[in-house]
Amino acid sequence: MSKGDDTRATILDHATREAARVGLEGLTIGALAKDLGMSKSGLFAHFASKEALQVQILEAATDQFTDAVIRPALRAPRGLPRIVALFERWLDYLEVRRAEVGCLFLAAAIELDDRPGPARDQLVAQQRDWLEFIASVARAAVTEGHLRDDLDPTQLAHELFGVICAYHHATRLMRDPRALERTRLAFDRLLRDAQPR
Amino acid sequence: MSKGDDTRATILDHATREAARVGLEGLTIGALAKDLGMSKSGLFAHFASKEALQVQILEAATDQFTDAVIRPALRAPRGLPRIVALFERWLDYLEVRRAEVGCLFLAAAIELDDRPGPARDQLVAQQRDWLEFIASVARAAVTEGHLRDDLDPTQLAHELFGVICAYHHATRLMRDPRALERTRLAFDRLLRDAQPR
DNA sequence: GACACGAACGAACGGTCGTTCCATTTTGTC
DNA sequence: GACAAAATGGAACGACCGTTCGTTCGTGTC
Repeated sequence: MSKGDDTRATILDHATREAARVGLEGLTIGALAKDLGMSKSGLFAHFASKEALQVQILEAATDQFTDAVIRPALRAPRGLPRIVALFERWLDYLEVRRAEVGCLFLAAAIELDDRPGPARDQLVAQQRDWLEFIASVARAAVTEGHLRDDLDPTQLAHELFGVICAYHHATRLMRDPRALERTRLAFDRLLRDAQPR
Repeated sequence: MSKGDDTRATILDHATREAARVGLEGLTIGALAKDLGMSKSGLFAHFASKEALQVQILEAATDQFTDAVIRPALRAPRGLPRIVALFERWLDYLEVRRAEVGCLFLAAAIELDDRPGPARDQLVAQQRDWLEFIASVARAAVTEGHLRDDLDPTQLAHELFGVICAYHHATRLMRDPRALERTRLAFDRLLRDAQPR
């Protein structure tokens, strides 16, 4: 890895955190450069434009999410355990960022939902992949006989997403100390309704 | 209502829409003025600062939300019907804004969750009131015998919020044509689990 | 007709934005 | 150690930011 790639990675690492805090549009090259002790132009030279920077931030965040959530979840046994693992790692992922910043993907989802362009395309692709991954894990749980065989895996993914959104809102904006507890209750109810009766 | 109050109301009406699109921070006085065919300084004169404008936008949006969702829901009979009415009006509220912009409150929730100040305070108060209103409606439904008497109304409010968040994400970012259908399924499941068995 | 008033304007302020250009320093290769 | 390439810095660009200031316009009151 050359020196350039190295600094580029350092920039993106810091930028993913900052973007989660102030948004992809709220990011400024100048502030980023100051944080990292380099010049605006020196930092900018690593990216063709701010838009390209935003896309690369989303790519870097996707890699981080994969390492922190998807890969560990895949180490859990197929079926119900893997769903639980996925949920727990997802919560961990948010928890790590809770005190400092929010979730970049949720922030970007709001920011980009009516702003067409490569950044939006990148985010939509990532979110689609993620939701489909959840659904595929649920589908496997059906095959294993852990979940109802008339379950709609996509519906479960959709609702699980809502459970996480509510958690983010409760813990980040409302500072609700019972947010985690409520989220586990919602998840339990989701799984209970999905299990064979 | 004097001329000044009239213009101020016009500005806020337009600004609430714009803020839902580009965020409270993404708003600019200049763009707002151009949209309304007036000068920057003329528009700015109605507000002490941009921060004050943001607070007043949130106040105006709260009034709109009350008129569009809370008041109509209160016209439905106590208990289960009122919960359903509340949900339907909430969906309508989002649907009206779906094609054009997103939900200002969800956008602001992400934007302000780590930016202390009067705007954040205003939003937190509004969200707390709204969640407590949902909980109180659910509590009344318990009293009426429509819902399980061991139901936690606050938990129901929390989970209903998640259902709406998932809808917003699915319809706004993902452009999922089945978003509404999935949301009704999630709501049905929420109510089913809350009813006496 | 003189006056006061709120409302809106135009110009300008200092600052920051993303971006460009070019010189300089650092790195990697023979 | 020479030399090309890559990486970074410094200065500047035009555009726009929120905000301030003094002025002008229009309206209603005495």
